[in-house]
Amino acid sequence: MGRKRTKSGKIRLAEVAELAGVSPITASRFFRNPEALSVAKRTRVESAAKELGYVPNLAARALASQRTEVIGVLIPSLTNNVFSDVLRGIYDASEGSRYSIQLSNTRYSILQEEKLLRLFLAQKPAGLIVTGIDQTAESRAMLEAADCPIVQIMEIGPNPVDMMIGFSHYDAARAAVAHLFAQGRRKIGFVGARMDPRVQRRLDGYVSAMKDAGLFEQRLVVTTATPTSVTLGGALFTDLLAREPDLDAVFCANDDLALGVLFECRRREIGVPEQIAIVGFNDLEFMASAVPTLTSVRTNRYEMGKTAAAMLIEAIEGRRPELPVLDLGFKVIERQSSSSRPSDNRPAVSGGGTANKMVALPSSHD
Amino acid sequence: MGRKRTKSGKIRLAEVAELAGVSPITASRFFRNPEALSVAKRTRVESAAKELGYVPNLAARALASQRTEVIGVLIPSLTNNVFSDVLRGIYDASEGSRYSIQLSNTRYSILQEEKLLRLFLAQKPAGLIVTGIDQTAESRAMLEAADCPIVQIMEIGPNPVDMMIGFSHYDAARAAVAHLFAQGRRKIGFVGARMDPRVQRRLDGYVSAMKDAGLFEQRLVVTTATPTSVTLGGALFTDLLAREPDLDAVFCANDDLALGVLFECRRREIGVPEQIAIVGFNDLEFMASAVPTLTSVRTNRYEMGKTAAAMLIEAIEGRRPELPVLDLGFKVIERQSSSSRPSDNRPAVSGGGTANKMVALPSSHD
DNA sequence: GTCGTTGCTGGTAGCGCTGTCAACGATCCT
DNA sequence: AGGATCGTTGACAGCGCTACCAGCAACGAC
Repeated sequence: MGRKRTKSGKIRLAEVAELAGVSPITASRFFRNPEALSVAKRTRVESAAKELGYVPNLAARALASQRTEVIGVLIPSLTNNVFSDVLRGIYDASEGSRYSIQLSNTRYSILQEEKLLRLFLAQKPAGLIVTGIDQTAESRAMLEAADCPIVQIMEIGPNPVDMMIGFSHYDAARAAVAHLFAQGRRKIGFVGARMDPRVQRRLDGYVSAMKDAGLFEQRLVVTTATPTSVTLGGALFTDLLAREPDLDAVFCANDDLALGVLFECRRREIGVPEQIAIVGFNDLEFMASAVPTLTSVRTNRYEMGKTAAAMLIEAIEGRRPELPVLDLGFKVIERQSSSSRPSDNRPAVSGGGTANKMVALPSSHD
Repeated sequence: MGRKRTKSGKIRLAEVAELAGVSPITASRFFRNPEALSVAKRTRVESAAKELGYVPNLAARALASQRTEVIGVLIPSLTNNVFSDVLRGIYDASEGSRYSIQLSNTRYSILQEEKLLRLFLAQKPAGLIVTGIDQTAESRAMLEAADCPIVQIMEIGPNPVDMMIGFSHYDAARAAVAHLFAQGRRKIGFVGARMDPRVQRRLDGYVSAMKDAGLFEQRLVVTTATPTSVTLGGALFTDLLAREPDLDAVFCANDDLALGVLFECRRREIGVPEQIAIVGFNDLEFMASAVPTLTSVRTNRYEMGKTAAAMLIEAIEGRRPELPVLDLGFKVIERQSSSSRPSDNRPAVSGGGTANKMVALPSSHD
């Protein structure tokens, strides 16, 4: 435990500097801004660091520089497949950068989000990624006062706190319903679970499209606050069918529900799409291999996460993006479950259905 | 920018101490070990901290105390549902504790794992959770030299580095095959993807069970290094069927593959379970609502993550668990897809199938 | 040739907190 | 009653790094 000069075998910046024959501060600069060093010293420090196996002490760095290299990420759920894709994108983009990801789960509670936000902000993160646009007033104020870049993900809307990347759930839902109209469906039910703000906006989109066509009826909508699941999809569909036996299509707020509806149809020997068409949301992998293959609205989740983190890192380093709001769009992927030609076997994804479209919308949907 | 004594409005421990009328070190102790303070000072510091809205500076704390309050978690995949359940458990257990989770993705590469481990260890984490028991020799050495508690999760095996929590994939696979034997199946195929060490051990279990029954044939095994997916399940099953048209059952290394096999059967109009029985692995939520419902091997993923983190935190705080190795077991959940009585509609989970069992095994499976 | 400019380097002084150890009063024991 | 013990408190000295600013050489402009 001889701790006077050499310390307990630990390699500090001072050791690297000594070996390289420079001052500690110069060695420090090598890691912070190598361009500022002369080439000679740069290589000397570099090889000294490598030789000693130097690893910087992040705590000391954070303390001295008064900022951390942590990107805080607030998402509402770890279970939801949708977020695991987004997260993967975020982690991929952060890899190789100096920033590390600090993840927290709001459990779909904006109060919990506010609490976590306060916690995060106190640690002076380098940047923040938050989900959605529905924060408490308090959260909103904290975000606006934060002196770090912030990206809101998952959806776009007016008044971004800083940057924003996502798509319009409202428009996506309208497009899904329009697709069903194009297939000649009229009595289109809506099945939704959890009813977080984004699902709510999908419902809003559905309602508006139905109203536009003069086909909206309240009893066509079945929702619950319960977390989503395949089983729940079957249960909600059962309810829906009891209310409206003449149903000819179901728009599901996500793919798990859609799969549940498909299984329930099979259980009841209801023909899909002959009797009932099914459209899901997110286009998870299994949708393309279900029997029949399931139509869904594709969203670019991985790309969203990756781009969000990349934008954030750029902004942290002072290179703000030209466009603070990015609309990643969506695409209705028409498959057998909603085809008007039931026996149609053409490739699902690239099928040129009339409703296939990739839109790039303005930030708000009015 | 007046930074001489009061600093830029920041609340430091010194401010709290001053307001409370104690020395900074006493205030510090309040957060570290409140029991050591007299009740009077404790309440004084507490109210002072609350009044000022004091938030400790973690960087300073880490620097001064030479340790962090970070739990490092190394998992091989963020996409896999299995890990999202485990992660949820880990995050749930860490919530409310002083520890924060630092997650890294090894992408199923033990070299990447080694690299990340080195990175983590350099930051002196409070504890570490690593996936599986197959580390490089170098990683193993680092783990053993680490001066923090470590939990290996997902499976159990001999020679734990420190603590270990999981179950025997080998035994679980044997149980699944035994269940199929009990249903009168003989030509049982194996379908596996990714073939990480745990899937490999499931294969080993399958092979040994088949050999024990004198039924093993190499052509019954179809595997690929490709990441798993529902679609892949269908494709691998197609291969399997081409090699062995008389197949009467398929044991899938995971549930996604099983779902793919189910869809493929439907596509080919193969009766499940009349012609072919299907058994999956993990018992994801959708297995119970598929048509027919799908038999699977239930694993306690959420509990595994939660217990792992809880054990780790206990160990960090000096309370080592009585048993360093915890076997969470598994359970074959018999459902319609593997029933010998195809039209059987009894509840899937609690069905008293002969192969239903919850085992608690010794740490290794020899 | 002198002056200012630029580019690079180093010294000083903390960042906010906690480990160590000494000091203090109160309680306990003989 | 005196000393030992315990529980509680505070002073001091950094933890390893970087912000700030000064210094110095090399260079170009006049």
